[in-house]
Amino acid sequence: MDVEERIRTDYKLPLEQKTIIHLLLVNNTINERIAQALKPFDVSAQQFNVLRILRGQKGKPANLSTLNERMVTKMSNTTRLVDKLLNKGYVDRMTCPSNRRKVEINITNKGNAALRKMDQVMDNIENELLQQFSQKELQQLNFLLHKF
Amino acid sequence: MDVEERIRTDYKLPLEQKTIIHLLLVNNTINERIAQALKPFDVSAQQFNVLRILRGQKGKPANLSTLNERMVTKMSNTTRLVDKLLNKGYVDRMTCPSNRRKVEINITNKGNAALRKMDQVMDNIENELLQQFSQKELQQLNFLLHKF
DNA sequence: TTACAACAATTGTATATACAAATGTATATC
DNA sequence: GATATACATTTGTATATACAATTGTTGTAA
Repeated sequence: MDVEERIRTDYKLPLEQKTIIHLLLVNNTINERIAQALKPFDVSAQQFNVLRILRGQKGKPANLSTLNERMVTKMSNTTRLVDKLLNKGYVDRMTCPSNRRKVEINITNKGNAALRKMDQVMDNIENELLQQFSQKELQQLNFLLHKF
Repeated sequence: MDVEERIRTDYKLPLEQKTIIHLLLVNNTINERIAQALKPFDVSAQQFNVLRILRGQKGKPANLSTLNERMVTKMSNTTRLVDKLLNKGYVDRMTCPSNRRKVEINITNKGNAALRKMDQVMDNIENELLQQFSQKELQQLNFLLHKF
């Protein structure tokens, strides 16, 4: 049963409930597509997210709490997530010299190269997911999402 | 960092990317609120979802593949999810007499009673999440989500 | 009627996630 | 300078989820 059909099934629901369910379903679609597309790279959506954050740092290292703060789903397993990126050679990690409680995490050249390939795939997914939307509709959607 | 601030941080991103990230962030907010609100009832969002589907059956039993099909996140652990509802006495389960491969799952009176209490809490959350939206905006949002 | 494919659910396993407790480091107070 | 508090990360544990393999049942074709 696809999203549209399921929503139609529930047409009697109050608009509020329908909206929330609709959002959850759409999100699920997006997550599945992203996970599927990243599978060949052997990274999870969260790991991809971390790589993007690190790239955004432009060489400035990020510590764990920064990553945690900026990730989509907050959690306390950032350590283990970074472990996995480390195993793949996509990031490096060292304790911060000025404050040895902190760690400094950087994306490696290998990480950047892999990320560029992922970017292409992600671009395709975005276009695919959003192909039904005009530019004006995208702006509307952003405006509405902004109200949450 | 709240949603708004994070989106603002990324203002340079193309609208497409921003929209996807925005959706993921909003969804995360919703999921967290729901999980938090259901915690006193000791059910996960998925379990709540299943209870609602069963109620919607109006006495007609649902089998596992029906549940699986209608759940927000598709998965193969529906068996174990139903196990948990069974332990709580919220559903009962019997093998289908006409086709012994199938199981028939029903919501119990206890399940219905618990669900009614959860409904109230969920109504509050929905109102809280959507308080910034006019009725017209809700319709717009639904229309746009429908395009996915 | 037997053999085989399709179906429905369950189980096994690896990974992911949430939450709490523990570790190690820095800062403040006496 | 010893003690307590706060900070940043790591570790432990229970639960959740994804995916594949297995079990048991039914339908079908030789």
